[in-house]
Amino acid sequence: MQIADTIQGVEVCGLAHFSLAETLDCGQAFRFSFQDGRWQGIAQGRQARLIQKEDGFVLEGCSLAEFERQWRRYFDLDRDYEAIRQSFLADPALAVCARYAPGIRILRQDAWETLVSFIVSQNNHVPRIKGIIERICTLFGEPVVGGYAFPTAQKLANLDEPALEPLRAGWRSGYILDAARRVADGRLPLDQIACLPLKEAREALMTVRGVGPKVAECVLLYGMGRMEAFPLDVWMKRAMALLFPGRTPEDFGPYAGIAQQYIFHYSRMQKIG
DNA sequence: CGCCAGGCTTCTA
DNA sequence: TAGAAGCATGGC
Repeated sequence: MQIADTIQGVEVCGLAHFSLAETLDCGQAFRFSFQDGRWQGIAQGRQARLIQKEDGFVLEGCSLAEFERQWRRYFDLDRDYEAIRQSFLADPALAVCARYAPGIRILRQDAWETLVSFIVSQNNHVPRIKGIIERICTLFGEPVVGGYAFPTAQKLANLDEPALEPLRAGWRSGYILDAARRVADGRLPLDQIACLPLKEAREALMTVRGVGPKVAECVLLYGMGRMEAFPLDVWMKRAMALLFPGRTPEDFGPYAGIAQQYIFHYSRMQKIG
């Protein structure tokens, strides 16, 4: 991987496979969109404008310092995805999925934002999930260049259900408030939970109302960098039954979560089941 | 215009 | 302890 500080911004190249489209639109993040030839979105209070290149991407208008401070970790650039992907090719069924969208990466998103996002995701369509999350930001987040940051837990913890009514989030509003209050008052220390053994971390997250096994697993994988986490939603359950009968998440090893993302994306695009 | 959505809680046997 | 209903809302 090479990193260059250019007039345009920071250019990252030399990546074996890296796809903004596959990474930003594979169901792990909800605040990025593609318009005018570039991906843009806001993460950790900063706007990113990204252009796909042959073997990497450009972060437009980004300084090297900001890249190092934030985006290098966000895009998980120091992990050797190609080596991990190659190891998946030994399994014929997994190879099909890993070859389908080889440019997928797991983003290392903010744990709090991920928690709320996947609470919102339950029994919901992606377009509506995106809409609710955007309303959370525009109504309660701080304005930043290019839009609004995701609001802090403290900010939401001071609200009540009537105040959340404009979100049109349905019964999930109560769940969001419970999560916010637990994070704000220290009952749910996300940065500490991120370091716990997987089982204990799951149990801690599931103390939040509306957080079950699936949402907890998504927070661990997308918001806590726990690559061994393996979310099982309806698509994954169908795919597992069909493509990997008898296999358990543990069978996929320490990077099971990355395998999961290949399988999930493949099964959604192919509409398995 | 119904159907159903990257589920979870609650209720029932 | 397993299985199903109910849940608020709105894309499609």
